Amino acid sequence: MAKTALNPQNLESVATRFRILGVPLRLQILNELAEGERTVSALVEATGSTQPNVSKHLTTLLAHRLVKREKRGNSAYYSVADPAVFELCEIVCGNIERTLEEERRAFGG
Amino acid sequence: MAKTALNPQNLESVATRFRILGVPLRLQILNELAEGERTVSALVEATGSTQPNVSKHLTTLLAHRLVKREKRGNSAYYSVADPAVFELCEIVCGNIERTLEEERRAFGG
DNA sequence: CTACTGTATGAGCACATAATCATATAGTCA
DNA sequence: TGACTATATGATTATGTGCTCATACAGTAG
Repeated sequence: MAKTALNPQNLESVATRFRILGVPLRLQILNELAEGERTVSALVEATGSTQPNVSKHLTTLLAHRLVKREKRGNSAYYSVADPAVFELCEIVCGNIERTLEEERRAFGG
Repeated sequence: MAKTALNPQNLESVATRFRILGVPLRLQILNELAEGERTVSALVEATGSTQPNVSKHLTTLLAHRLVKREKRGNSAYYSVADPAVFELCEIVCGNIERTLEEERRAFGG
């Protein structure tokens, strides 16, 4: 399963997914959406970024199906499409933790 | 746990990890290393890329502790440092699968 | 209609980086 | 020593993209 997970056809798709997640602001947006659906303006305030910037990242996330959009009234409500992204983040965090731990051991911290 | 996984200090580190994995050739290299340790030349042949290019990506992967290096004789043997990366790939693949499935449903494929 | 709010989008800039080429370094063997 | 193999690295180019600004579009209220 793991061996065939990265066949050539998937390589590009998988890499693209990772690249989408490789932008701090996008992670911040997803992290905020983890609490529930949010409007663009709410995300602008939460992240401290600009409206066009947040909107563009949301467009990217939407295009790659990482979030869903629902227009109600004058606002656009975004929410996480597949909660599996948070598993990814947790694994990466654990990964980083182990790396730091290793460094502490190596340098006798 | 998941909520605090992406605190500001971690945001950049996590994003960086994802960015490292966001390059097809690097995924290809890691996928090859999943079978066991490999020399640079072996990876060059397996991936079809050039020696300097593979070497540089290995340097990047090494700098971020995703692989380990061991010099023996004239060669450098690389291996995966943290197998957790393959969990990531599997989750992403599952993610993509679900997305495709959804599209099939949506378009009545 | 106008005025206002919320969101999306096109143009331009700035920066990061993947790929290539040439070359340097390191190890082995004669 | 010199010749050969294996790997790493510096310079350069090319491309992608995150950010900002201005502006367009959409919805609501008066």
